Amino acid sequence: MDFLDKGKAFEQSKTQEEGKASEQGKAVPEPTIRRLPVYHSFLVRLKEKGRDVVSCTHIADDLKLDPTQVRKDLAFTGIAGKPKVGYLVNELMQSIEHFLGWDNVNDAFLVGAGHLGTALLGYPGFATHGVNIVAAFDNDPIKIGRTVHGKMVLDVTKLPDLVQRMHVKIGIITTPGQMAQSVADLMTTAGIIAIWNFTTTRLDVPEGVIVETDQLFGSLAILSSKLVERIKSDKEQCHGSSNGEAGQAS
Amino acid sequence: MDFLDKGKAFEQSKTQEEGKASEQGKAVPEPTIRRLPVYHSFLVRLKEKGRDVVSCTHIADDLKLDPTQVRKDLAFTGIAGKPKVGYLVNELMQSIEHFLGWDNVNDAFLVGAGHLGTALLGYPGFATHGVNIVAAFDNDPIKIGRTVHGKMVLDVTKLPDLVQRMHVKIGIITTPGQMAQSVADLMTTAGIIAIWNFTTTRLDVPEGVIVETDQLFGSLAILSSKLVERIKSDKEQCHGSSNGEAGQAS
DNA sequence: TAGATTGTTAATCGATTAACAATC
DNA sequence: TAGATTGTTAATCGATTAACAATC
Repeated sequence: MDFLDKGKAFEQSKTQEEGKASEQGKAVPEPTIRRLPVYHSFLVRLKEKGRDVVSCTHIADDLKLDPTQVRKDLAFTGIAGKPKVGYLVNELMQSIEHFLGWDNVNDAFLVGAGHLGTALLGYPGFATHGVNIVAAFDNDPIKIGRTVHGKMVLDVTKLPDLVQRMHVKIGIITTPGQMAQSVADLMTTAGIIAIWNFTTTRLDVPEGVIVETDQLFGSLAILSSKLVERIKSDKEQCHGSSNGEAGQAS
Repeated sequence: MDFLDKGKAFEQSKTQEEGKASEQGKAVPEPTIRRLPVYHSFLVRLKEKGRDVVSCTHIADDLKLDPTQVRKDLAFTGIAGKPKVGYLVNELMQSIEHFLGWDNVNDAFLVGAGHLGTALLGYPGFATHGVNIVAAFDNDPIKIGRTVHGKMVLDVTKLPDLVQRMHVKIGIITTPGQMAQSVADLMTTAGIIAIWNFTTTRLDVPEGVIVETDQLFGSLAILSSKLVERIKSDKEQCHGSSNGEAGQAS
């Protein structure tokens, strides 16, 4: 058990020079950042259809959001619209891409060439979203030396040296959860400053290192809790009149 | 202590199983639902270490959360702790599993046997999280008939019939985005009532159908926007190393 | 112009955090 | 008991939504 006094120590990191996130000194809300890719993908589809102007009303209508919320979200990226007209689709896309750093692609190393790692290595479109996975690493001799979707799988012990030589800044962890912390240690020691974590393990990293954990099971939890509610209310309706009609699947 | 309080306490203990929150009309906040799997996976690790009792303070400490928040979150699942002691690890795990419906596994069909679909088909642990993928579907003749991680890949045109015959309730979409809507239509027409969507397309579904879209790029957006901030502030430190006060003009 | 839309300020709503009473 | 912890109510904080002025 570690009873660190870190609990209070993390308050100090608040005063860190956040830079003026947008024009004003306010931090951009996380919900806003999560919605930006949704707008972006909508804009991509819109562009494919040949549209070159779009209004917040239109976006909000299609995505079932509040128009004011869309307007505020977009404003955080620094874009300026034209009253009566809206936004230029191209300009808006670029504004989002720039805000998220997607126009300045960073190389990334992936550790854990299992099912999920393989899927990410073959996922098209990361390059247009700021991340370019250049190589994979594993500790399984069977996997090492193989190529997955055109990318080499290397011995994980070679990671630190390569991180330093190639100045790689992003690490992706798709190992089993038990190894996640030691992989994170290896990465941060070598100089990785941003970790995209696909395990359920909470990672302890040095101050300043960015960790984002993709919550696959969080998404599943929303789905299944809604399903529980739905099934429960279906049963309640059923109970009212007739009994034993529906097959009781254990 | 007057006897009115006792009466109240008695009334509450009777409806414990159903959970007072859901029964009394209060919706469980989505952030709470997303945190439940995090608690659950922490409890799994705790159990492996042989612990059988845990307090909110302990959980909050380890996951860097507020103890009160943890206590409230757990209360939504209907669990009751013991003052001075905490919660029984097993009981708490089961309480979360039950709330999320993970103890009542539902069969699911997956459409789109590409990289991501393949990864999900091979993902261990879905069965302990309420979802059992029983078969995959695709429209690519090369993929149809093959077996992926022990699961058959069938022609997508056979989906409606099988959904009806097997009473499958959950559909998972891992196709390219362009096909997502038509796959969703196929699913809902056949009787699927919950869709786990891994594309960036917003799905239109009949009322009552549950849709949960996993936001992979939302997670990436958080990571990359933080990285942009970090790199920006690193550069600022480098450039104007001996800059005076708040002379920053814009 | 008239009307649709942006941009901003104010009000509302909900989640988080704090305070404190109850409990064993 | 004393003290740690639960459970609940109140206060705070932040995001969403509403209202409205500015704009072309």
